[in-house]
Amino acid sequence: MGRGKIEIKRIENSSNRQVTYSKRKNGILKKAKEITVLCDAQVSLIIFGSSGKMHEYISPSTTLIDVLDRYHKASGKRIWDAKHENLSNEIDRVKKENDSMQIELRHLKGEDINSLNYKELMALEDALEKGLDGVRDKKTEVHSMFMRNGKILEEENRELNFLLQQHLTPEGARNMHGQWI
Amino acid sequence: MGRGKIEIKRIENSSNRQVTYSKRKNGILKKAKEITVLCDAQVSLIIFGSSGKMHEYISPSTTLIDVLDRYHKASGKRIWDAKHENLSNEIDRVKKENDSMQIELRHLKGEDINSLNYKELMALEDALEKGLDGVRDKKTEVHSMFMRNGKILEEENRELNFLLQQHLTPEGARNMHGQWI
DNA sequence: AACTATTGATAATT
DNA sequence: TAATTATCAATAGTT
Repeated sequence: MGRGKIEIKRIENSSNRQVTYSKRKNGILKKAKEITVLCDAQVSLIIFGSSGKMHEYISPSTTLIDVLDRYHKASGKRIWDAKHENLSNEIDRVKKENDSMQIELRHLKGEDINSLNYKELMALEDALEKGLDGVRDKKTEVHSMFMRNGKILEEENRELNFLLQQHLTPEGARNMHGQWI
Repeated sequence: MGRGKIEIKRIENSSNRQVTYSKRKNGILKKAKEITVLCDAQVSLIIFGSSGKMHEYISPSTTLIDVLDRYHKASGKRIWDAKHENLSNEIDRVKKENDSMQIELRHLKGEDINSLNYKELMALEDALEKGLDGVRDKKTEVHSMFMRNGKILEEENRELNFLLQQHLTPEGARNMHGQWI
């Protein structure tokens, strides 16, 4: 339905894709509303475009929660339990990640290193030396940048002083006096 | 789009309504699949006809739970109960903690330090020096402990040699010969 | 359920 | 980006 037939495959041109998304999204939302009215249907429609923006339609005679409850009853798929399990798993995963980072951090700060063997201590020392080298290099860089800026400021200062001296010749001084005080 | 224009209002004839429902339901499902493929969209579509039969389409790149999570985040509307929300909040909290540790770790390794100012670099240097001192102390400690153990072993060795020498007196040697060979 | 006349949706164009 | 329009797709009424 358009100026030409199209294959149903991902539209590679991102701007065309966005335009088509917008048109078809409106089309589906309209269809959802129509079937709701025409046929007494209850529809829950949630769409995320690749931009991440969400669009939704829920038939006015119901709610999303109600649809999900009915979904549960009709499909047997447990949404709430599954959600709970997912969350628990993710918490476990993230907390483990957290713990190991915590330990690594403490080690790098020289804490809790009693349990480390000589080889591990050497590796840690290497890592710290490398980090220290990097930080000292950057520090030097920042410092010299600062000094350079300082030099530039000094030069500007000298120049301004020079200009000021010029203005402070007797006639210049009188002129400025009249303007500024 | 049919033999005649229709008003969008409830179809009173129940059998016509059922037929139209079936046709349009297929149409919407098709459209949902198409926008998913064409536009990289993620769609969750659940339809209940007046007979109560359910039909659904979830884009294969996602899950209903994922869509509902994103729905929750995008709309702010509560879907999950308070218990789930607590878990979600904890995940967010732990993830944030994770991120900041990640950053700290990278900094200690001398990575991503371009954005730091001189004062921060000095603090980082201090922390690294402190850590390095700790690690080196511990390394020395472990090393000397190893040496001490070595000494102890040496002493034990000497003692064993001494005992062995005793056994290697002629009578002892003969005795051992009989026992060990 | 299959068929088609017709409307509706939309791809390409402006 | 939004409007237009030629064309294709969906479907209402029919068989």
